[in-house]
Amino acid sequence: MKFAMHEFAVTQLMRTLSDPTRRAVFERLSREGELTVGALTEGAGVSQPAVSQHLAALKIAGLVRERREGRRTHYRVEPAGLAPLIDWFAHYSTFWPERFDQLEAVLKDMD
Amino acid sequence: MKFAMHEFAVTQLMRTLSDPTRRAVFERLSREGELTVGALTEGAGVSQPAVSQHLAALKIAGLVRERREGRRTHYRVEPAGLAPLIDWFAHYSTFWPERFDQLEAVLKDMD
DNA sequence: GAATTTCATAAGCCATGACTTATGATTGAG
DNA sequence: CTCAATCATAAGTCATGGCTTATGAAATTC
Repeated sequence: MKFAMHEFAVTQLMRTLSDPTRRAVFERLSREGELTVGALTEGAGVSQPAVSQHLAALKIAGLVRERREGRRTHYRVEPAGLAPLIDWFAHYSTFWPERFDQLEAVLKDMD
Repeated sequence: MKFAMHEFAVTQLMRTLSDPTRRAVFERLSREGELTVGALTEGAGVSQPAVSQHLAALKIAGLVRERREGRRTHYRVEPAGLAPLIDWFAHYSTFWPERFDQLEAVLKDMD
């Protein structure tokens, strides 16, 4: 079924986003837009290689894209990368509709 | 901020659900309702202690509840356990509204 | 009450992953 | 051309986690 098709993707996304440091990098890219590795390293609490490794993991998971510019590499979020996780949640919404009222309210506020 | 309050919960939930075997147990409880450890062990592909350990992890994460009945333990899903993850996604919906159209459509179909 | 069923916990093994320092490759500056 | 800046990769260390088998605890059966 369609659910099984995304199984590996869901596992990979959950796993990638489960690390707090890596998720913080992802969240910062979400809030601040495109950033260089150096900018991301500041305030990350870990070394530059660690940040590069986290960015590589995020890239493999399809959550970020890179743009080389001279000797700098700019990273930005790839919103479509979250799609399998959204599908996963949507699937559960059919089981427990009441639990999604809150999210539904948020979504409707956007309209 | 409210986001930081749930940070640990999000990490724990992502981590708990990132293991395919454990997530399969959770999904099966979602589909089939309350099940005993023995029933969950069948078809899990791992030993009974492994299943018990996964259930303990799910319980700590707040994703399942147990009900002792004689020598059997029945487990069922705790839907509220997913709330921090839903909040996390709702937060991102403000950044990328277009990516939540699909989920929103699913939710509206329920009405 | 002895044996069996059902589940949880303990102990140990092994793979994975997150971090470090060291180094290389490429680009920009002086 | 030389040096500095920027990032990625390599190698190694250490902790964590998921699995196993072994065992214990509690409840039912005979």
